[in-house]
Amino acid sequence: MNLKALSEHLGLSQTTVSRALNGYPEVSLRTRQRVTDAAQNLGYRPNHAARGLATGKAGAIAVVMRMAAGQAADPHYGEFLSGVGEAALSLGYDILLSPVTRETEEATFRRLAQSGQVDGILLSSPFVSDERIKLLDDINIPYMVHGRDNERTRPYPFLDIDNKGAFFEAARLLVGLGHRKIGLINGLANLNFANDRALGVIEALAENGYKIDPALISNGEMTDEYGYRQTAKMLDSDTAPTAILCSSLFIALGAVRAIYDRGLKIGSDVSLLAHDDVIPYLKPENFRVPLATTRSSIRAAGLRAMQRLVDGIDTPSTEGEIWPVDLIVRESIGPAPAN
Amino acid sequence: MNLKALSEHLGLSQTTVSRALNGYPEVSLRTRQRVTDAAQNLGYRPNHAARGLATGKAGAIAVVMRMAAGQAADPHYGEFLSGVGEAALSLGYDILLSPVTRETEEATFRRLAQSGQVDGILLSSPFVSDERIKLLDDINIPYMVHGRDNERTRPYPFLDIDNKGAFFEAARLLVGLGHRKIGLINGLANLNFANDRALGVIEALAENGYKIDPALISNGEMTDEYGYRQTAKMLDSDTAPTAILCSSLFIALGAVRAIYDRGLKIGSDVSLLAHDDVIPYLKPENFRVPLATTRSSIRAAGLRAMQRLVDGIDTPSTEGEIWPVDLIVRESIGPAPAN
DNA sequence: TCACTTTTTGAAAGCGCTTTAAACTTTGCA
DNA sequence: TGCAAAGTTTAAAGCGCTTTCAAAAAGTGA
Repeated sequence: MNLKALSEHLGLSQTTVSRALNGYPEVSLRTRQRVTDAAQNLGYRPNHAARGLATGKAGAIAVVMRMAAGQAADPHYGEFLSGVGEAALSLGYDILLSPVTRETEEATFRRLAQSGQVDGILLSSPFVSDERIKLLDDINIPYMVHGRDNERTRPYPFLDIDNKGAFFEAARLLVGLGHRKIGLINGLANLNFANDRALGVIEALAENGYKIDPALISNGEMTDEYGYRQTAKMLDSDTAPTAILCSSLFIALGAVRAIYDRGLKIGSDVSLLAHDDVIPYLKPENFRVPLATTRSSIRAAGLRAMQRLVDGIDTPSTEGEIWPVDLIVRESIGPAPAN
Repeated sequence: MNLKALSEHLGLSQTTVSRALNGYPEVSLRTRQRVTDAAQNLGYRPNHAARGLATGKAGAIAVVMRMAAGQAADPHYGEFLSGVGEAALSLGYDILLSPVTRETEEATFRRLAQSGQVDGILLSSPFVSDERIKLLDDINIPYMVHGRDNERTRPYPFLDIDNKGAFFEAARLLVGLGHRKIGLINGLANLNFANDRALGVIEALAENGYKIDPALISNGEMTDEYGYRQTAKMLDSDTAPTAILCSSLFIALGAVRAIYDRGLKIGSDVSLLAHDDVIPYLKPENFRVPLATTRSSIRAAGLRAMQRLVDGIDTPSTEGEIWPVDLIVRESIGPAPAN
């Protein structure tokens, strides 16, 4: 059942039928009704490719998914996608999930843009000095970055949370509680958000004339296992921290274990604070000792990023939007233990 | 840069250029070389919609993502997607992630199928008596189910793990260790896999002449919080179980807390066993008391499901494929405590 | 060299939709 | 009643590709 068949069935031209279906004003009410009824009854659905060819619009946006061999799927990514999906649903857009490796990424971007398969590209969690943003500018397709790239000087559209501010506030709070040796178990070093968080911590210490011990900063994939290992290593070292900041609840999960393993108490022997992306299946308030967090919903960010991207298809923007982050104090932090 | 421009640039017909690019044999080697070089240099990429219109193929498959308002994104879903993505990458297919609500789902299926936007649909985690499988048959599009629907009698293509067998073996092991009161903290009751797992447990008990206490089976979304609540409830009841089976590591996370909260020891006071979908960021061997599991990689399943779906586009299959599940014994299980 | 086969290239139709430009109807008002 | 304006409908072109059918070029054997 295509447009031609439908219009013949109705004794109308394809033009009129098309216009009736697409809500153009120059169709009489009676005709429109007749057309929509028939379309409904006969189960007519416009061919996507044909429409795309005629309009030049795809009705879809691409979300890039990096698939390094052996690398874990980021647990936060699903939650982000879910926000993107919610926005897509209400906007009537589809999501083209493009799996890429580092090798195929550039070619994929170009293909997506120039083949007209999507109307825009959503890039998430950029690196420091991310060449992909430049690429997106070059290939001239609407895009939106979830996260940002501090090294970049030219304006570009992004949505990020205030990672630096969040970790600055968190570290400042700990310093205020007397902590001097503060550990940071962070995400991968080449990711901009991880960088920002480290800067926040460093700055909070510097503000009070302290310096962070480089041995107390670590970077890696944000898993439970990594959190355990790093915490164990830090606690067993000569310069064991009295407070630890984690970039993810999954890291905190491992950190908690390592702390208990050593017979230490969370909130008194060791203070613990983690960033919470608001993942519904893992809540900081449900930790044995409720976990203090910096909190910002990654799902909400995905939703908003998608919205802005779609809005920007017709009227491009190069605005950066930065969300403040809540600091939520719970029992997992307390005054630094006396020496 | 389109085909016409490229062919004019080369002084060849569109036909020849198209054929050269698509690897048809009737093009001389010299011409082909010339064409591919020019395409490369000029950055030509075929228009996706036009190709789709001409060939009737979309080069993409749809993965449906249910977005119930307020419902959590399933933590295992990301891992599944990642497997699908890996397969898609190597097969040269794109993934159309279609967010749907229960209300929009049927219409979306029909639209995807009849608009030719995708060549196939991947359905995951079906319900018991899932009307969507019937729908997929009706609208006549290649599809593949990850999971299965026991109520369905007509053959259909699916890939599932042996949930019933896995939980049967797990429960049988516990019974063998003297456990009589076995709890099951399961996924949502309308999901087929959850149903299968319950059947496995019931059967293992029945085999030895025991019956499961209905109060010791619970269904819900597989989160940490749910695991905690249900475990707490069970342990605090008159008929506290001596062993608990969890349908997910996230549930187990909560279960562990509830057990510790009560001053009980895992592996002696309470045995604990969970299903592990092999999520890289949360490993059962890293639990404080290493967790016994039934294990099957959901990522591998996604990969295989995608492969079979794509294979089935040209040569449809209605075969069900069932993967055995490993039972991995670790310290979290032990003999039932003496009364 | 010629007749014939094989290899290589091209013209044109067609995929199913949107949209421009033009034609046809109806309405409003003098 | 006539005529401009507004409202409604249509024919046909075009989006950029693939593919059928036909023609041209190149090769082959006598």
